[in-house]
Amino acid sequence: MARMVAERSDAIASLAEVFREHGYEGASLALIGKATGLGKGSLYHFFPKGKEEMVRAVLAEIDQWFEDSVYSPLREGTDANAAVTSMLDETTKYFRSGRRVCLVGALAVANTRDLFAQAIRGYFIAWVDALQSALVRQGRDVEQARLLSEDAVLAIQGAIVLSRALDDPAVFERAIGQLHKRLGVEANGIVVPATARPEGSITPFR
Amino acid sequence: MARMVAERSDAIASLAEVFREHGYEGASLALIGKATGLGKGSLYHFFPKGKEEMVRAVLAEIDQWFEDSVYSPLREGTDANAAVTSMLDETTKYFRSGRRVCLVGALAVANTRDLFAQAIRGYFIAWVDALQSALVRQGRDVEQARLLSEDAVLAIQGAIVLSRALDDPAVFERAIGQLHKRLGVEANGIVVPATARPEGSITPFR
DNA sequence: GTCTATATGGAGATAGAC
DNA sequence: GTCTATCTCCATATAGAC
Repeated sequence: MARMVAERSDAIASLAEVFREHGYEGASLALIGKATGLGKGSLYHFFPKGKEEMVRAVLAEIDQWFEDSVYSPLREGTDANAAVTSMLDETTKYFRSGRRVCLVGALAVANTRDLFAQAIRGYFIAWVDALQSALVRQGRDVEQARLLSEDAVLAIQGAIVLSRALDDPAVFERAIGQLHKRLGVEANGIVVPATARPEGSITPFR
Repeated sequence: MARMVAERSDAIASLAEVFREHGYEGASLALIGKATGLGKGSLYHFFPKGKEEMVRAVLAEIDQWFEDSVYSPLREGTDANAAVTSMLDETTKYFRSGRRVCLVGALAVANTRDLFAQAIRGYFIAWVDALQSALVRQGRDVEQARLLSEDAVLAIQGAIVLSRALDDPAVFERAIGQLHKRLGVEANGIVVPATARPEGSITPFR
């Protein structure tokens, strides 16, 4: 195994991928060593507290990425619709249409939940809050924006689960399509008037 | 450890709970023994192939429960709206408003996905198909029913993830409330006219 | 059918040479 | 910083007495 990383930060991306693919318990030090190209010696040099510290470092990096690429534009973008569209696009790329697991979501469901409770909670609260802020700037009232934000974030998590279960990325992409409508934006960024939204066009009951 | 179970089937419910709470890898034989009141000897007597066989037995039982309590009513209920409402109610009780994990969903995200791929896939396909059938009998067209069904099942999975992440069952319950609207039924079973659905009542953009 | 004892492997983590 | 060797523990699984 040739030397390829000599800095702690260089290992984070590989670590993230191993934990996503194998989960916290499933990611053994052997696996981690293979993925990062680091021996146990180096691993414990960089992360003295072992796996727990590695996951914390990964979660911090994930948080930073979402802050820069998603939350911040949602909160501060001058064009709220563009920010929402961008969130949907970035999310699709990031999760690779459901082929890639959300580590935070996975940890939330696993038995390790308590260990990382704060980070997990922070991640989702920041997401929902930021989205809500964009929806309010779209002109929605606060309560409706809250409901919609929660609903959108949860739909993305569910889309990952279902698309993996069915092994079909199209499931994820359809879910994102639904969110475009529900959040009042189209894939190209054009706003859909509320009166014309297809979701309301169900056939009447008999 | 006093004798309390003497039949394989008596252990399944306890097994299901351990796997839900600790995941496949996290559920050690020691934990399983405690939960079921069975020693390793008995465990391997009932499940010669070990944990994998235990999970398969649990998945079969889960499938049976959903078939009887959810899928079958959705497919064959004379009142489609009542069946949909019942699904939402039963689901809320079953997952304890998100306090209880969906084992199938958890397995779909975990690294053990491939091992149980068939069962995972079957569970979700049956759910989406059954719900679609009820929505078609509500009078919706097939395509729209398909989209909505997929969306509803995925929302339930996402609601579990998010409500656990925020440690707040109200998140799950609000998601179910949204589904009542989206699926055209109210909590009490009364149909909401499409023209009056609050989801369409967002304020216009500026 | 249930128990205890045991085999065997791999886990996380540490020590100390280089 | 990185390596190898090693410690200790607990995992799954098996064997055989009762």
